[in-house]
Amino acid sequence: MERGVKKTSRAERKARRPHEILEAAFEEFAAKGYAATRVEDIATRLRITKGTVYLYFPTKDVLFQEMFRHAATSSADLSTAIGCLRGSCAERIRDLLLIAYENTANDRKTRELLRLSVAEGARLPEMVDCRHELFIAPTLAALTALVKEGVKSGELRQDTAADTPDVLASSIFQVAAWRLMSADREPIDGKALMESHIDLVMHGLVQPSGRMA
Amino acid sequence: MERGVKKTSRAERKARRPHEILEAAFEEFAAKGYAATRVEDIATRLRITKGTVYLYFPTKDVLFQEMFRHAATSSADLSTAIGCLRGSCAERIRDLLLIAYENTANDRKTRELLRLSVAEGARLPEMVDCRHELFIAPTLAALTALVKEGVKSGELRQDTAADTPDVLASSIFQVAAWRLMSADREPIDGKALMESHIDLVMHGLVQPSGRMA
Amino acid sequence: MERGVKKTSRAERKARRPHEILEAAFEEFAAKGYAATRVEDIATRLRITKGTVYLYFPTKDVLFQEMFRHAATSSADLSTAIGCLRGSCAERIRDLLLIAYENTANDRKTRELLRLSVAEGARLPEMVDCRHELFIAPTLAALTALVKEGVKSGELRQDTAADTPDVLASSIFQVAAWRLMSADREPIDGKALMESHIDLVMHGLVQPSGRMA
Amino acid sequence: MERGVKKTSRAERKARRPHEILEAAFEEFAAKGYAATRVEDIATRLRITKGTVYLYFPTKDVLFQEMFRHAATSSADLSTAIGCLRGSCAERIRDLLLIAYENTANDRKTRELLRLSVAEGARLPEMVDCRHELFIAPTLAALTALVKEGVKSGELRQDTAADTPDVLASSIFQVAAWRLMSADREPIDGKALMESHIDLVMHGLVQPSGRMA
DNA sequence: CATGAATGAGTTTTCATTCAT
DNA sequence: CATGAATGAAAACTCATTCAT
Repeated sequence: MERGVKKTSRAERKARRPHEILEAAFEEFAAKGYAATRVEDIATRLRITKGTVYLYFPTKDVLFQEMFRHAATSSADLSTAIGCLRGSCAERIRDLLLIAYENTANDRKTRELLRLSVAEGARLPEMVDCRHELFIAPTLAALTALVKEGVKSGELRQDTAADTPDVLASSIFQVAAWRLMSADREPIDGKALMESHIDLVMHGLVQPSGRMA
Repeated sequence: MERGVKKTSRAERKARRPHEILEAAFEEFAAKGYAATRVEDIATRLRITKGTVYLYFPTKDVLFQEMFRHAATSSADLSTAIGCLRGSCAERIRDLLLIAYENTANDRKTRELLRLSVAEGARLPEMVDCRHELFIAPTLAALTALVKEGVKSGELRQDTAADTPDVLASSIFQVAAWRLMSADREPIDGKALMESHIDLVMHGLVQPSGRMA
Repeated sequence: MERGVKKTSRAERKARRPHEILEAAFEEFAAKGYAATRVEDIATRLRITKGTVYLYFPTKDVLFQEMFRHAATSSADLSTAIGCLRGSCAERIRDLLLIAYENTANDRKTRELLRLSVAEGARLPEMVDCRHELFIAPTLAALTALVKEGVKSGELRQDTAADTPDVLASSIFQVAAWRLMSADREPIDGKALMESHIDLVMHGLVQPSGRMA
Repeated sequence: MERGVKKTSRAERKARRPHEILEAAFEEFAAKGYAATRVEDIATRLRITKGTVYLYFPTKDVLFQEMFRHAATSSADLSTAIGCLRGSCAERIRDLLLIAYENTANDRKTRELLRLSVAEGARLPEMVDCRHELFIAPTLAALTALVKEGVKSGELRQDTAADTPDVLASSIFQVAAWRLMSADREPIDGKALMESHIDLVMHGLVQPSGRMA
């Protein structure tokens, strides 16, 4: 009962509660969706009771929205990673796509946010916007900048694709969608698929000799 | 009682009911998800009462599953289209991708089935398998065959991408995901994006001269 | 299609309908009770539809009551049997009790009416009165007359029992109650029990020698 | 907030709730039968709401079964009474039958359990078995033992009735059945009828002198 | 007459939310 | 702070009854 014994004092516990609840809410909402999740399920996961959840969040709806925001911001460390890219444009694009892949399709948390965005998107547009601002927009901006730079320097082709560089990221969605639907029943090698995709968009499928002729 | 007045006789009405209900169920379930949709909403959409819905489907759950199967099969006419492809391998791949795009990302019905697969997929694996068999599998099979043929004839590069031809279809998912999330608030030109993607994967982003050196 | 071929003409069928429905209603109500029986169950038993039942009976409630009355009157042929009794008073009492047993505890129909009287009796007092008039009252009247006659002639003891001759019939209820509850899972030899009971009430359990002393 | 005002604290209330609900359920189910009783009726009787009932019992069906078990066990104090019998065999049999009468036919609770057993017996065989074990079996066992003892000591006749001593208890069922059906509209003097019955089975209806000849 | 599609009032059950302890 | 008993509004599902054919 001395102070040193309890690693988590009451005060600490209290301070952590909202965070814990948001984490538990994430798990439950992601697994069952908004409507099918009961506030009590979330509480039970933390071995507390419904009432306690309502001490920190006024309604289920607010809890859901804060959970989403919390989950989204807590895993959004793309920008720092983007700043560290080095090498040729092609190399940096490649690395950027791999980073985006790791953060979007390969990270369970971000992937489940995508699921929620798709499932409840019509109900809560802010959710989608939130995801967009934090994940999509920075990645696209970086991609656009990189392609532009590469075209300017002559490293990359000046082509229709240069205008919509987001297509470069398409396979990320493919892997994410696959994982969300198959629920790990048929796992795919996402990284290998990403590498294939990058190789493909970099060098094309058609024989270059054909183009030379 | 004159002939012209009542176009729909009792028998006709009855014959159409299951179909009507499945259509209405599709709209409601797609818009709000399984749990948040009330059977009464589906009924009201048809100006009938809950009871009538239960005359044709024993439970909400069965209604959902039959709705999914119905919606999936009613829009699956890919295989016939696939059989009509003509031209070089590259051309046929291009056309195939555009067809798949039209059927998956651009068709509201199929797109909403994707949403349901993502949203309720964990709950109902058969749904996902159903979608896979009807949409994904045939497309991938056709793509694989085309790439193999192209590589053999020398038209296409023998490369890593040839082993996982499904990456060719990745942008379809991207467009679909985008549309599902933005709910038409920020429409994108899917066809243009598809064209860009096809152009990209066909000819590559990197300057061919660079590869020659 | 000739007249002779159809054994049951349409008219005959029609005339029999109410009777058939009442019989079917008896089976269903007896098996499940009033509230748990659906009008459709009754119709299905006759391979007709609900609507047809309502053609003959305005409500479920009326159907129930008429079913009860019909079932009760159709099996009430006690009085004729009572008139045929012959022999000494003791013999006639014995035979009367055996007849009453056959008609009340051993006859499925009458037994089920007892079940309904007990189950729904509070709801429908007329039912009970109906049963009483048709079964109980005549039997008791006959019993009373027989006991009175026997006492007068000196064949039977003048005792308290002579005042409430209905106790003579008590084991009928016992067998009936047993059968209603055990639902044939533990059949009992009702006739043997009745014989025992009759023997008992006739000659007593206590050693007569004890009384002589 | 003074002590005297709130006799029932929250904890007390909660501890009593299951018991209260079972009692209320007994009243409602006994009065209207399983199917015709609404969970809300049970709640209203306690001035609480449906929801509260479901806090303690998961379904109406479970509530019914637990109610039955509760009511059956709460009124089963036969065995102690049976142990206190004194006097000659005939006296003890007499007293035993009167006790059984008090507990079965004359006790409203037990009588209503008989009604439920008859009414819903086909649906729930365990109910009947439960009643049998708690009421019928011990009484019959005691009766059998007493008759056997009496026959051995010569106090009682060795006769057919000695083999099926349950007929001794038959009038209990008669009184119970009568009360269940007449619903107190035509009250009978159960005790007098029991006394008559006991007298009858003890000494017989037929003149003993007749037997001596 | 007979049908069975349709209705709508009712019943069981669930769950977000409140609040006394 | 935390609890969990209680509520009440809602949702799934049922069924007696009606009525157009």
